[in-house]
Amino acid sequence: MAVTLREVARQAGVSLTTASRALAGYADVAEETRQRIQSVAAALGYQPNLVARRLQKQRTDTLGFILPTYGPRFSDPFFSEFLAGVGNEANSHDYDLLVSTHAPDGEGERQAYLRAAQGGWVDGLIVVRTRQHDSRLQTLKQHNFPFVAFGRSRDDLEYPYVDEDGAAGMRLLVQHFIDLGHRRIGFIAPPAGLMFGYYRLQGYRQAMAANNYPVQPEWIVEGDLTQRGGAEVVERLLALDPRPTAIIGGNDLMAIGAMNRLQQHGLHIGRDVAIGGFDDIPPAANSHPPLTTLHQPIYEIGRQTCTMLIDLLNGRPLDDSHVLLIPRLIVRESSGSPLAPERRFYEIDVGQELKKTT
Amino acid sequence: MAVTLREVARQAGVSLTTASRALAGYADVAEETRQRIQSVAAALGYQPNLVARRLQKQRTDTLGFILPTYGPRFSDPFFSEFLAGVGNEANSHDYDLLVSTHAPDGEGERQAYLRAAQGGWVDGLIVVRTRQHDSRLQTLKQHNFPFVAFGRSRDDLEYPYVDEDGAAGMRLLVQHFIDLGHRRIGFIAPPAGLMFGYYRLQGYRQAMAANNYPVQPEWIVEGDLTQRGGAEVVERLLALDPRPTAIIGGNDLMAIGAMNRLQQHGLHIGRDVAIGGFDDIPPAANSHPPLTTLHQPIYEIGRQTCTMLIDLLNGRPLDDSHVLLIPRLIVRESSGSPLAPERRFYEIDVGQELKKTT
DNA sequence: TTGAAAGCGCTAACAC
DNA sequence: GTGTTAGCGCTTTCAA
Repeated sequence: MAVTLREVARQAGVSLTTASRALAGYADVAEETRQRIQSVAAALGYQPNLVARRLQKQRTDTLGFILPTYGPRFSDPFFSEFLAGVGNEANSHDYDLLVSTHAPDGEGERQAYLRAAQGGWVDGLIVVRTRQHDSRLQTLKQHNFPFVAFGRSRDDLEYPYVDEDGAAGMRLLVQHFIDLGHRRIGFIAPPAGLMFGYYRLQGYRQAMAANNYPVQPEWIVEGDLTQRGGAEVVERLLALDPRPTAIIGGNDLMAIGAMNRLQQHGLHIGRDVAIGGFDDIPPAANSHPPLTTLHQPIYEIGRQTCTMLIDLLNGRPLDDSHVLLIPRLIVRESSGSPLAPERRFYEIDVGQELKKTT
Repeated sequence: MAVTLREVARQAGVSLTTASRALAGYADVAEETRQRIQSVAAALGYQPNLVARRLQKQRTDTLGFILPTYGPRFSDPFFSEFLAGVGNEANSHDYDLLVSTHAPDGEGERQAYLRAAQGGWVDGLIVVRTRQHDSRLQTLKQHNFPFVAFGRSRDDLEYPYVDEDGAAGMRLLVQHFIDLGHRRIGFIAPPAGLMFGYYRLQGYRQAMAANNYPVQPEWIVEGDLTQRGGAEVVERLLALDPRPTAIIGGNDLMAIGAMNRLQQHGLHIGRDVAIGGFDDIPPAANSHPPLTTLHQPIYEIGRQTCTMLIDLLNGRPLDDSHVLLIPRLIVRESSGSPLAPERRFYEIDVGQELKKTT
């Protein structure tokens, strides 16, 4: 059994209270007494029992984070980086981080959040990968439990969040391709229902509309966010006639998967087809060819989300409870060069033809 | 404030004790009483306060896991997958998972482990990425705190672990390249000090020695496990004359980084140079070309590590406290075809020449 | 079958 | 300055 405060007090010849206050750094303990208590504590290797302390203080100094795991082969660089950001920030404020895993959606997930909220086990929660209608947010809000989300929601709920401006980011990327002469731009959308995918898809549509370029429904396919998924669904875009001259992945992982698959079909990325992604995960810079994408400072987002939650828990007013970060466009080789004039002409022709058939 | 057991008891018109026992499912409560208590609890949305329970029970039903974070741009697919395995397994046994982050090495890290162990906040710890001389293991062992590690150590310590047989795996890969006719095989080693890197490097040396192929010291360079790192240090191998005809990354990330960089130099992977990795992370199958590598079931390892720890905590004897998993060789395109005979001849020539100059 | 009481290890009013 | 006392919310002997 670990050494308790009572034992320290006994050996130092003081009361429990005095020992407690000495170690907590209160001013009303004689310097000499404090010295003695501290040295006894050190000698005994005393470590306060956090559970007891937390029961007494009615706060756990622990943040909760429920990782949405999508099955065994779960490996999203996004989460490890986000987690590192949250974890390091929590650390530096002396908060612990309790991580649970749970499959997204379903009643079980809601229960998990409820338990976390009501069990008194964590002071606040971090919610990630918000959905259009997110029962987690509703539940927490309803129980008035403190949380900060990474991501917005379409429900009419007021809550603090950090989010990327996915639509604005995507508009940058689409415009970039349009400026290079592309007009038939395919889009591998994240699963419907995920909020970030919604905004990214919206940005794509907005940019196309702003240029008066119609979007054919079949240019938009949906992937499961994984590299494998990107590779699979890009086949459907490849099969189109005429096929898109540029393809945007709703996240980098899918973009990279798509790129690899297209290469296996003998296409030259950047010349035969331009590719863009979203996230700027580390592999994006090192893929072959390097991927044009939108940079999202995930680590920073993790930190900021965590900071907001800690501020919230400590009753500090938030400077801004709705943080929206604009992703930065990173142009790399996968966008290729501008389409050659003659080819561009051809594109436009085809575009008009398409329009007619619509 | 959340509803307490006392409140449930009051409303059900029973004592605190009875309420507690009814909800805990003890047999010595009248069925009728139990019904009443349960319905009151449900109506009030009672959730037991876990902190109080844990203080009383002197166990937290929480596992600890300290993530070694190496700075902001931390994103190792390994960890998210391992974490998912651990988390899901913990979940299914009703354990929580407390995740901390800490930079590896240094006294601070040791203290973090000590605090976790002594603070009574977690029942046991999972230690990952063991080092040749690992103060974490020593500290925990010394304080007799339950833990299971993913990885062995060179210190003379008896503790339960799950580990890959990195040497055996690497021997498979090296032999594969040797069988294809390669003789000058470069190796991008993981940072010295990390146990898994030690075994992988050892396997490389063993396989070369078993074939009586000398290893030039400059064939071995050290990378930082990242894709970027792999790309950077492969330059040193590329600069060698004669340069290696095959290059093995100490992990997939570095192998992929190296592969991309070599391609940027105009080399054709598989023909001009063969590449192999280790881990079989998801991107490996989808890289361009797909990467020959050693499959390591990280999710399973996470689960198994977690199971072992839980067994340990519950006093169940471990079937086997030293689990060693043999990675499976996955041959993909990056290994290329066998070297053509004439080229192979040339290789051997050069090898002998090298030997002479040694 | 139920309840009273003790106590897990700690903190914090409140007295002295 | 220091000690006494009363909990935090729960589980668990032990009596009734």
